[in-house]
Amino acid sequence: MKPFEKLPIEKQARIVNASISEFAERDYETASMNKVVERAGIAKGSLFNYFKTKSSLYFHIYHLALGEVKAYLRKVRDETADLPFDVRLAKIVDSGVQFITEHPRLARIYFRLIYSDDSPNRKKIVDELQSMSDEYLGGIIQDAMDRNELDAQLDKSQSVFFLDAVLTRFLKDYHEALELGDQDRFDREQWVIGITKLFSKGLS
Amino acid sequence: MKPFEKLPIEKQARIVNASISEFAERDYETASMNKVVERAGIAKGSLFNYFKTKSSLYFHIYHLALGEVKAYLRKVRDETADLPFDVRLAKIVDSGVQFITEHPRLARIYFRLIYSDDSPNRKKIVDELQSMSDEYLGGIIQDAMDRNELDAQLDKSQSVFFLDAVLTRFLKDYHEALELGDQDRFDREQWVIGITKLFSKGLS
DNA sequence: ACGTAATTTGACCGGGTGGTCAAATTAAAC
DNA sequence: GTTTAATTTGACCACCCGGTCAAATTACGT
Repeated sequence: MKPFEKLPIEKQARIVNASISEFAERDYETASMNKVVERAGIAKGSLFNYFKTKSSLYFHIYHLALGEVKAYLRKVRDETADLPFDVRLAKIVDSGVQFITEHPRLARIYFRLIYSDDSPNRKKIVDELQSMSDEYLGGIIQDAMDRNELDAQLDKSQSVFFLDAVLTRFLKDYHEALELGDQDRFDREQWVIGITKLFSKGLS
Repeated sequence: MKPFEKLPIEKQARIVNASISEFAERDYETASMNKVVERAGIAKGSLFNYFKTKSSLYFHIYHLALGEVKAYLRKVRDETADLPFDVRLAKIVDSGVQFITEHPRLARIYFRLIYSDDSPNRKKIVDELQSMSDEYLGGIIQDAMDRNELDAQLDKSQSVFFLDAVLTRFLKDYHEALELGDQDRFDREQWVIGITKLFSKGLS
């Protein structure tokens, strides 16, 4: 049993919480183990006893974040399995907005990972996320094609790309606005309508 | 006259080149003035004589990059002013690909600036880039609406957002593939067709 | 050729980094 | 209660950072 897991839950939580804050506020290289220790109220030696290196602590936090994201995605996919494409799309956007609202720090870590390049093992992780997204959005597009809601001749991987590009960018901007307390400029409904319309009918 | 401008062009070029490489390879916080000095083959004191601070050197480089980007964008806009929407879109993509191919390091600095948050004055710069993009893509969409190539009832700012999201994401992925020597997996023509089709007809 | 001003240099500064480890503290075993 | 094992601690290490500045070098006016 790893030393960290033997700790009382309350202490584990304090450390995880401190780490999330630190990795959310600064990028990987700039995030400081000294500051984590300070935030968590433990000694430096202890932290390095629980996690041998900075990058192993980062992975612990990253996997927590990824687990949360996956849970959200799975939930919305399963709950909407029988609904039409546009409704599913809307629910996915809603789910993303909800995740960001409830876990802004995890969202920050997630976006940082995707968009920056200083996280350790970045390429491996991004590939992993990419194939996750391919499978997830690909499945939803396939469902829609099977139901003749989308053109059966579609280039599926390209469609996934477009969907991913628009959804991710929307959520990133929403998240950024949230951090500035400016999220009111996003009329959620208006955006959901716009996004579904773009993918169903284009701009013409 | 600023000291840096008095330098022989060759020396200026060496310093600029070293700085571009350093800021392309590492993000702002991690980029090292010591390494710039080393790459450029000058003494540390000299560099700080030319640029009082790290951030002022960064701005010098950033403005160079931005100037190049703007020149490319202006060129393609003016050259395609009379062409239909889909052709313009294709040319813009081409131009972006060309820029990335010819200036991969500047492209890296540009993407880093957009997607990371440790550059000094990041918010101001991103706002500036945002309104540049709004004006640029907004103009192109407006032209297309005036010619009845796009729906006159379109929410323009939303359409700009979608266009920007897809184009930027495509170019970012292309750039990343280029750095891995993997750009052959992008069939440029296939992507240009896919993108224009998405925006003209959607996925159905 | 000389004196002065401008430029260049790199040792040096305070501060922060990830990581270590002997010593102190706490928990467990008997 | 005593001994042993596990955990916690923070001073300490080597290294790197952005930035400074007195001294050395170069350039220039006369």
